[in-house]
Amino acid sequence: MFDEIDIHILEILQEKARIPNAEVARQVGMAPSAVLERIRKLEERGIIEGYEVRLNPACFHQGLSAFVQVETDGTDAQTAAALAAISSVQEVHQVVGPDGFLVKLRTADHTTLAKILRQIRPLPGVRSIRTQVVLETVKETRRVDLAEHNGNGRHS
Amino acid sequence: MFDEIDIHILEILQEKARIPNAEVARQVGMAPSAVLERIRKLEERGIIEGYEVRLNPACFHQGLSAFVQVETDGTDAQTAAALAAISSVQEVHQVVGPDGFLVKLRTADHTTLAKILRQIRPLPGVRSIRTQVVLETVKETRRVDLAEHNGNGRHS
DNA sequence: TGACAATATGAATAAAATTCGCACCAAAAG
DNA sequence: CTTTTGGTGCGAATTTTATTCATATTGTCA
Repeated sequence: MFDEIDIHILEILQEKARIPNAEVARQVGMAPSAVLERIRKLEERGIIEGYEVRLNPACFHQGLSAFVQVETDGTDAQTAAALAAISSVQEVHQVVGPDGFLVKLRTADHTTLAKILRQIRPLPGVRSIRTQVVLETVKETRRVDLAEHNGNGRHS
Repeated sequence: MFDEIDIHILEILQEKARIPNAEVARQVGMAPSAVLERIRKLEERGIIEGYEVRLNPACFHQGLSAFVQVETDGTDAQTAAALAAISSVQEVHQVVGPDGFLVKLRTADHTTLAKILRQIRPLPGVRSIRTQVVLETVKETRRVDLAEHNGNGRHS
């Protein structure tokens, strides 16, 4: 699907996605046009899904994170859609087992959190919810460990 | 901290972070140099934390997500560090209540997941763990709802 | 070996990034 | 009521990058 040069390019972009293509080319030791071509193909193949800016949540009244375990009674698709529609909801995962969904939230404070929870409880299919408020986030990344695909792959 | 133009710029970058600055300038109707200046200040102030490439996890043997509730007995800082050091671990949150940490994982398959779990259980301070395997992820975003800061702020 | 597909290169051109002097505006100071 | 000052936008000039394309190069397979 991709070779070491692709991995190298992805590692660079994973670090700083907005650096110029010419700089990437220098770092991998190839012509800019060749690197551009590779990046385009990675995008076409869906390996690169997009580029994002990482914002400081605290600057946008989003300092409080929480996880909500939502136990449902079967109406899963609708419930999921309703949960996903809430703008404070950042993630909705359907999990194996009794708790139907695991929802990740981001809000300004406890008051707003309470408001969202009052909004989730009466949703169709929701039997009960259990909330876990985050005190401190120790790690939060979305990086993929590309070293494992490189050849010098050490594992976790 | 920032005005409507900043918000507009951030909205554009949140959508497609790798588009040229000149294009951003066109969309907000300002000179490229002015937009560049604003973006730099947003970076300096820590409002913009960085730029990332979003990769397709399935392409990197990371198709399986799971959440692990880790109950600890007080040795929190060390436990957190040990959890965060595991490369499959994408997030470590210290939560309020009996379950000390909530950990988000990404692995290739059930076998690898089992391996990671066997790795977590004997960590210092870990009393018990409870794992929730993700069947399907319905929503997964990190976007900040900037509309609320814009003036036309509708809420969740 | 020869054909083919994929990919790299380097030059040429268009576009973008970056710098910087100047203008403008608003708020604080005189 | 002026003057000063800090912040910001503008546009021209320059450097750097993106993009295209014709031309090699490489590797595979029949």
